[in-house]
Amino acid sequence: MLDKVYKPVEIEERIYARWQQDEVFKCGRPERADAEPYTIVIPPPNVTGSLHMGHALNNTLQDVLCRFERMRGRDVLWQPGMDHAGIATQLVVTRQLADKQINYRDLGREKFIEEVWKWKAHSGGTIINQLKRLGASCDWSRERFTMDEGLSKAVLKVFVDFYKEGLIYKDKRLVNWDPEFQSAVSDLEVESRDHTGKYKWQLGEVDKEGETVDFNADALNKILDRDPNGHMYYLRYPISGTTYDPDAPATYLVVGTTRPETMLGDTGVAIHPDNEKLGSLIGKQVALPLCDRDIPVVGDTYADPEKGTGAVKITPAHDFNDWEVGKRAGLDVINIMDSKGKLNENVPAVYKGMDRFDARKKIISDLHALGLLEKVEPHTHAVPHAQRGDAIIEPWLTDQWYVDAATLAGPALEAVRQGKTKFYPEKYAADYFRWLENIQPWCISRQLWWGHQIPAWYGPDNKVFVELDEEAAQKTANAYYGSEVELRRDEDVLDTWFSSGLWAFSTLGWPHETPEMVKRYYPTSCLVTGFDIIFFWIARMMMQSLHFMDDVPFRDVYIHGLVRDEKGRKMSKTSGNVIDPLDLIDKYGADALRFTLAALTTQGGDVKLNQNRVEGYRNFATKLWNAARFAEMNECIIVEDFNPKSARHTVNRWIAGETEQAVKAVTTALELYRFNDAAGEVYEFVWGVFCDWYLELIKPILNGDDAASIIETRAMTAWVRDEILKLLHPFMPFITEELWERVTEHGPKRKSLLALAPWPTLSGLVDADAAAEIGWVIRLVSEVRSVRSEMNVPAGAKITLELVAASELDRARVERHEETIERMARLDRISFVEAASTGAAAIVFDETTAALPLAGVINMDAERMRLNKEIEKARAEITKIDAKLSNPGFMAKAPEAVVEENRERKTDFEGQVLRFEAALKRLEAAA
RNA sequence: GGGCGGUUAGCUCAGUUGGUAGAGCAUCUCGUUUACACCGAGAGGGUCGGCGGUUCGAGCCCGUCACCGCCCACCA
Repeated sequence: MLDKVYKPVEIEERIYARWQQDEVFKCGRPERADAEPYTIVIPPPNVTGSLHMGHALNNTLQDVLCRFERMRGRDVLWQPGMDHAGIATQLVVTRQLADKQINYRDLGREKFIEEVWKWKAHSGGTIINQLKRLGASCDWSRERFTMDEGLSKAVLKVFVDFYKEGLIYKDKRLVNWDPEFQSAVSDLEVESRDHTGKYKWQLGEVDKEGETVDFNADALNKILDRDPNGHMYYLRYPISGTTYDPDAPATYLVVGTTRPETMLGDTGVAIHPDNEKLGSLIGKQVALPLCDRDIPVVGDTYADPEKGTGAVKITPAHDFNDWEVGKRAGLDVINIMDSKGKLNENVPAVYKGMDRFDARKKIISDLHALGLLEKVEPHTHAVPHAQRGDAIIEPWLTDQWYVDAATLAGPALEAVRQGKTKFYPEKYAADYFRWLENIQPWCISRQLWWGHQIPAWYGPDNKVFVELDEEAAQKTANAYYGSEVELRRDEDVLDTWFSSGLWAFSTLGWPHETPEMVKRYYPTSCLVTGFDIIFFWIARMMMQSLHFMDDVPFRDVYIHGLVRDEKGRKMSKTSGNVIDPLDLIDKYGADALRFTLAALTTQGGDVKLNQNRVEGYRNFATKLWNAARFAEMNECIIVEDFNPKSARHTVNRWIAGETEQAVKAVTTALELYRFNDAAGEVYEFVWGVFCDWYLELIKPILNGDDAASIIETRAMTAWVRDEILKLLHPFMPFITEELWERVTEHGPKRKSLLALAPWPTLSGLVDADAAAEIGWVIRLVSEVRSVRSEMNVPAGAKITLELVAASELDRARVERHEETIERMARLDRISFVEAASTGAAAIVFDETTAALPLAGVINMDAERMRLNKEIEKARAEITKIDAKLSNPGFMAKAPEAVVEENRERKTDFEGQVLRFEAALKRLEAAA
């Protein structure tokens, strides 16, 4: 006998162990050798990670799909694994070492990497266990890691092949440099943040007393200490060959900058060729203050005459736009910083070694001392920050490896345009297009230790040899130089996304092992992920996969939203609004959490997680549990080969049809990735149809003495319950599996695992007559209940229902369901009358008129008000319909079906009004 | 600056080709009916952001405005 309440914690662990033991999640099960494969690769979580709500959502949706397709008979491979997450992981381990007073750089590369592996072995599996608690049905026997030997081989091969095809190259250009990590990062890893300053000062500004307001270096320093950004500084560059005179504007040129320290690297000033005011300066030279050199004034359309002063200082080595201008104008490039963001030897000695922001202060103050600082103004502008680590990014000139992304983007764009890969929701394809159409070379080298080291070796003259391994490189190099030479390996590692971009096929064993795996499970069926990694991951997978596999990595891409808190805020540690999915699992069970996430997942929408929603679905699980308990108590045992079509009792024919409709609705919704619809359909069917009506409707049958009906109803109840368990399994795998097994205990032997049971496919069960009849019974019961409640009839009071001038049909219906109606509406009997008793409360619906004689109970005034309200409501509807039907335009242009529908509704409401009015008249007569 | 999305019941949100506005939670009333109080029955609650247009008919289509959110670009 089932307990009254479902207790998830006691059951989930045991059920999961069973699934694993029985290898339910394994792909390529022998009995499915001929089945169509269905593949999903998990978006590999970082090894550093622990399960957060985003993972819970992401993996719930994948699991729903995988379980659904597995039940539909597909050979499902849900490929799990983890990502080595270069920067994130290196950071974690570096910090751990720092806690032990160890500087990772002192440790050396090899030792450090050993430490990372140790750490990975120790705690890297945390998230995997957490995914299991969620119920994820991954094929864990195939778990992969991006740094595994096999996957690493794939990475090397891709790099080498790309290189040999000219799609990877080394280049010296500006990159986004993170001075804290001392590594390059890609454009995508840079996040702009607005900074707004407060300081304002102007040279020569005079106060009321007519004295010059002093430059307040202290105030400026204070502000700069808090936030070195957010100001625009206007600097005067004296024109060469003149003597600077603060009062003679012809002797200087004013440039504005938010980064004064870069002026030490200026190699020119740009002015728009058509600039009327300043154009004459083009071709002249200005004396760069603080530095002993002259720089040219060049004409370039980049300098917008309307912006700033119209003249732009050009620092090609420290600004992406300036880099381009410098290239066009042939300006020198002076790199003034080292990898830590400190000024290097290319600046005057007094600044050398200073941090970039300290230098900014000193330069401002020095320029002021020379009278060359014209003004400082607060200026809101975006400052690039490293997404990880928060450092302010410095555009810096270095040698890095690049992927020719523009070339690879072509096929990736084409594949989506041709529908070979489809986005759900479709709108995300637009983001994908926009980004790929404007794609820049992808900087893939990182100056880190943790990751795939670039397979490039340098000869004595720095000639590069790219090969799969050192041996091959050595061989090539020896041949090239004609003698044995010493090679030096490139120290850099690859961007993490370079390896995750191969995930869809590297996990299958490409290129070396098991080509049959690749052939069978590639392309994958669907990728489920968040919009935040469309560029990072989806686009790169498309580019890399198409190039090497000659086919798209996935047919469908399902993009889900972000999980936010109930107020719509992003969950973050700093806001303290993070909800730990494991806490929710502990409290409500994995099934409740999963169902909540699925039910809240609308196409394109974020998921605002409200705890009481989870509680509600926990209650739903209990409801299901108790429905099964009811079935158990009533000996509703599975009858083998039970055919729902054979049902004779109306209630049973009705529920069979309802079941078919629910099955179809859920199936369709899942096929369209409409998770909320699927969850909503099954919820409504289980609670609103099966529990609220069917189980109540059959109680009199089960307690009656018609043996044939009892047998049929028990079998039907067991059958519907099982269909429900199947429908619900993708969403709530634990409770459904548990019930399935418990139910089997009492029934005939059958395949014990619901996880492998066939998904229902039903047809031909919808019986219009049964639906009409039970619909009528439900309406009758509902109407009686409603009137009882409104008339304040005590729940315990059994009253009589009078059916007024009942039709043959209604009489027959009452006869068939009398006991049920009486029970559900709490009636002592139902009588057929020609006219309602005096002082009875009227019930009117469809063609039926009924009455509840409530003499003595009924409040005449209340009943009068109720009837008048009903009449008013019906009349309002009639007025609305009349307006339509009397509108010539409507009559002429609306489809006949719509017109007819309105006519019918009007007749219906008119009948209601007449009957309510009659009831009102009787009431008045009785008074 | 460019683009995308949102604005529907107190709250969180559905609403699939234009044709009777929905759910969950919350609220109120009633209930110890033998599956379930993590329950049952009933009820109240919306000028679908504003304005204009198309249409016989608009929550839905078009234009416009307001507010909110996100993405991209932007360091003179």
